[in-house]
Amino acid sequence: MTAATRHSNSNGRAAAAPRAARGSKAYDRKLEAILRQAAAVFRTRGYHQASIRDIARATGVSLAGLYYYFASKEDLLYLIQRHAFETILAAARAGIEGVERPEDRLRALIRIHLRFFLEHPNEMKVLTHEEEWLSKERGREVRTIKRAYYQLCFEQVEELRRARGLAGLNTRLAVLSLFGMMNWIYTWYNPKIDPGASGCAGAMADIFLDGILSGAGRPANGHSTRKANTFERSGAPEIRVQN
Amino acid sequence: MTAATRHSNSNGRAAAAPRAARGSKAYDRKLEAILRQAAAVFRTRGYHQASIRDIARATGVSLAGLYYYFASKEDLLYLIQRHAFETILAAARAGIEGVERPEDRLRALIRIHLRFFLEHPNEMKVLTHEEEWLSKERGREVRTIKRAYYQLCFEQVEELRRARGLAGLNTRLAVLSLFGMMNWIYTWYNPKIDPGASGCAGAMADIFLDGILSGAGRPANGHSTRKANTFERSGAPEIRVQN
DNA sequence: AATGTATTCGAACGAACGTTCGATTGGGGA
DNA sequence: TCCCCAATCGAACGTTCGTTCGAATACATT
Repeated sequence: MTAATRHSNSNGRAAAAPRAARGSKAYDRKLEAILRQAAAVFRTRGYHQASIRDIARATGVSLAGLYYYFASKEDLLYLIQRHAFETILAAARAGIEGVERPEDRLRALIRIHLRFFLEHPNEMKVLTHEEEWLSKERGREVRTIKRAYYQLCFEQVEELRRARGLAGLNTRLAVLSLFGMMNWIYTWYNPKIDPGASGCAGAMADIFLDGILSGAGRPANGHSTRKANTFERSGAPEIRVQN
Repeated sequence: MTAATRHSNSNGRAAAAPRAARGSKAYDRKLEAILRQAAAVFRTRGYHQASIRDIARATGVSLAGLYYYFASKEDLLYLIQRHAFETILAAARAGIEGVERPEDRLRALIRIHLRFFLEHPNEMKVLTHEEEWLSKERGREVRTIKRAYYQLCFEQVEELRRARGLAGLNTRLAVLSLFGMMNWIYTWYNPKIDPGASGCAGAMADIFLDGILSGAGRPANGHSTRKANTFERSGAPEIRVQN
């Protein structure tokens, strides 16, 4: 048992729950500011490498003072992730409301996702890069929101698949590929040379939608045999490490 | 200056370069085994969270004994990354040699990439997830190999773009989207329910190739206006954090 | 058997970490 | 003005970290 995980339930604080629900407006505003700054620190230094002292420096709050706003470093990560996921999920749901065609709903989801990514790069990097460090219960809670978000996207693609009779489409694989396209953007996006969020969203939506829609009549194994594939060797050798 | 970065050039070791080039076959074999095990530890615990003591436990080598094979923790990360990148770059170059059509070369690159990913998940997660922790010079060296790998892929897409007259295609964005699709796989791949490397590669290649090839005659801003986009609002408001 | 070099290790060092504790401040209601 | 409680902080604790050092062992060549 490390010093970090040791819990003293006999401390003098009233109602010994870690991080009591303190209600004031000023409290909420300051907590949000701390979450924002902490996300920036986590983004550049990484969750584990970043120290609470770094966050104290970034926020101007003293080391001990921070613990008035969150119970532990892990709690801080949890608050950032939950906050960001809830926000983007709500934005996504609002964004497809009243949009008729599944194709347009998908385009909307892509645009919202990328816009959120480029407007909140700190939170999104933390979301995609520091998934695995929450405790069992906290991890489950965050994953539940994430799953709902994934599901929202999945439904649109599945609807499209049914409507267009795309028998050979693996919807799960397609959706996860789409998320890959979008989420990877934090590794390369450069505002000086790349289009804005709408431009990127349009380009990715074109690739993805044309990619899955032109596959009608493709065999169910999910990969093209329409063209002679002169490269294909049936039993390609394992890629050897070294040399 | 931390204990970790302190360098004693007055130690008793001959030829005080950190990690001298020790030549024996047994040395090389053991170093490779250490790199393999260390990649596994880094994958599950993360580079910063993983301790040299974890790696000592995983390899069976004592804590101090490990430093006979690498000069520092960062050196260890560097060796893993360089080794993995050089291997996959060589495999990619070999894999497209003699393949005529750029489309087939791209399919080959995708298949090789995914196969390497699924056969060496530890190394690939370290490669994609722990990019930023190398020193300036080491980071530059690894990025040089990565750049060559990216360039190899870029050239195929660019060639395809020229051959098919895809005026509206943003090659950089397309290639980086493709890498996103492929590299994201480590976050979701489940061998129990997902197709093997060839199946995934075929599906992704279909999405990507059909996606960019069906864009012929599209306007140069890179996103579709062929269909009435009933969703598009020109000045959509910023996504607000919280409610 | 003797020698020299390659390899391995136990033990320790100093720094940095997350967290806690007791004390102090500050501002709004009595 | 006094009081209460929310908010804040300096200082410290115990642990873990990366790294080093000197000694011990293994091994190939004489």
